[in-house]
Amino acid sequence: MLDIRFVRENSEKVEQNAKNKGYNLDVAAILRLDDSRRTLGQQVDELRTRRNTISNAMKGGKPSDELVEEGKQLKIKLTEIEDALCSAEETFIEEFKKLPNMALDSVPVGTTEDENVVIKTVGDKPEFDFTPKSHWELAGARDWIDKERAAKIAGARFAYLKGDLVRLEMALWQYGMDVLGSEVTLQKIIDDNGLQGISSKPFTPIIPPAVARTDVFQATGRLNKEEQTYKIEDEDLWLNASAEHTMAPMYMNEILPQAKLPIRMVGYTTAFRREAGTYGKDAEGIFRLHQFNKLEMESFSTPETSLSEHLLMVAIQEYLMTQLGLPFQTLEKCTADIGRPNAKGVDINTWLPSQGEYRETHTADYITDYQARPMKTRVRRESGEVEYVHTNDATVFSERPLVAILENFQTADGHVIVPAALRPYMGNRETI
RNA sequence: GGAGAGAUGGCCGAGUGGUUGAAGGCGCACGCUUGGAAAGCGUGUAUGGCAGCAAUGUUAUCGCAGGUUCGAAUCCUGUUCUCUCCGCCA
Repeated sequence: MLDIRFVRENSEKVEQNAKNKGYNLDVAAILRLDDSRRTLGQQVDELRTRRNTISNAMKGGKPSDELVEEGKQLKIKLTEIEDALCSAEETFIEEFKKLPNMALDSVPVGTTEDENVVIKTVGDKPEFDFTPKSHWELAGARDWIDKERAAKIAGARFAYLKGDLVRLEMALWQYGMDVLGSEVTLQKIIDDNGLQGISSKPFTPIIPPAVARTDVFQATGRLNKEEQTYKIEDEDLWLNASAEHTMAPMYMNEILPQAKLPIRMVGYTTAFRREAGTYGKDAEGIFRLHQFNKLEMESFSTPETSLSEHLLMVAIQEYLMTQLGLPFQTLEKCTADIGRPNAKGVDINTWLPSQGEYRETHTADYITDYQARPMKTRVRRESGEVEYVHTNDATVFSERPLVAILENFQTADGHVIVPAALRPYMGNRETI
């Protein structure tokens, strides 16, 4: 959610920003809803003041008939206006929540993801002296992926991962946790990326719940019943589609002391996505499944450090991919692609030989206070003032980098060279 | 899953219908006292909305939602969570 006061004072900017993100919203209409709810609120306050006055006047016992009678009349009127206020509030919030977060001025304006801007290209695309296989051909030959039997059990877009592919995946989690848990490595990443001054506090490993209640999920702004989120029948619970969804609301309704910030977490969870509307797309292999595992960064910070926090997350992603030796591009996402809660967003796309293009493997979200406001996660500054924290999240690894490793590091005989960074977690094997 | 008990401010804890946003204590902040400290004393110490430049005023909040009442932290209903016992179980 935006700050209503900001919207009142910047209605044109807000409307233009929404337009840039692809939303057609009538901000003036939303402000009229705001006005009517405020007017009703003031009326309710006045009636309640009178009610309290009457109530206090009768405190000593022996209630007078006249006052009781006035109280009765007051109650009828109050109920009526309170009901009106309640529905005005509901209508307002529903519309108000549609307003997307303000994009930073530096975010390129665009209407589709094709207008995302490549800001960095790292690593060389592999050259093969044989015909490279797609990851599903390769994995099929090695019996690493079984989607046929998974379909029998759970339907399309599920998979059994098997054998060394599972080992490789586990290595990825271990490696990611080790990097994010090392203050020395973080300091090096900070120094190498000109982020000096930012904290080198390590990320705390987290295994969060994989489900969240409706109201919690809504507060994070991530509940998307139409396309993405699975509901658990007979329960007020939804399956998370990322560890972020259950880490972000961790400090809901809390005021954190400034000294605790930044709070950095690296969460591991299985993610579930309905992927409605993507039928036919990426149907082969494990690039797009209903269920996959993921390691995710999340941080809570003060407003003045949150942008550095975001840049650190991107730098960490680039470090990890560079260490693995995968060719990738870093993209500054345009207004159409960053999403409603974001003020800025970065994707990392990794080269997939089978597709002949860079495909999204990572994303990093800079959300400012847009998520913290509905979650009521605040910070008490050293000065004593209370304000909303800023939240950031970013992918460490999903299963997609496995796809990239398989395709980029395959050998002519159908094996895969294990990236040196992962070998310590693979019994020092050089190939699988 | 069954039975019982409970949920009050940063913490402990009083409060079963009427100046209770909430006693008392702890903690914290400032001041006094002191050579300095401790102790002692005094003052202050929640969050959101609305109005206001501000001081401030007003309103809401005693797990959450609804109800009864002129008036609810207090009564009723539902719900969530915690604890104890039983059952089951990785």
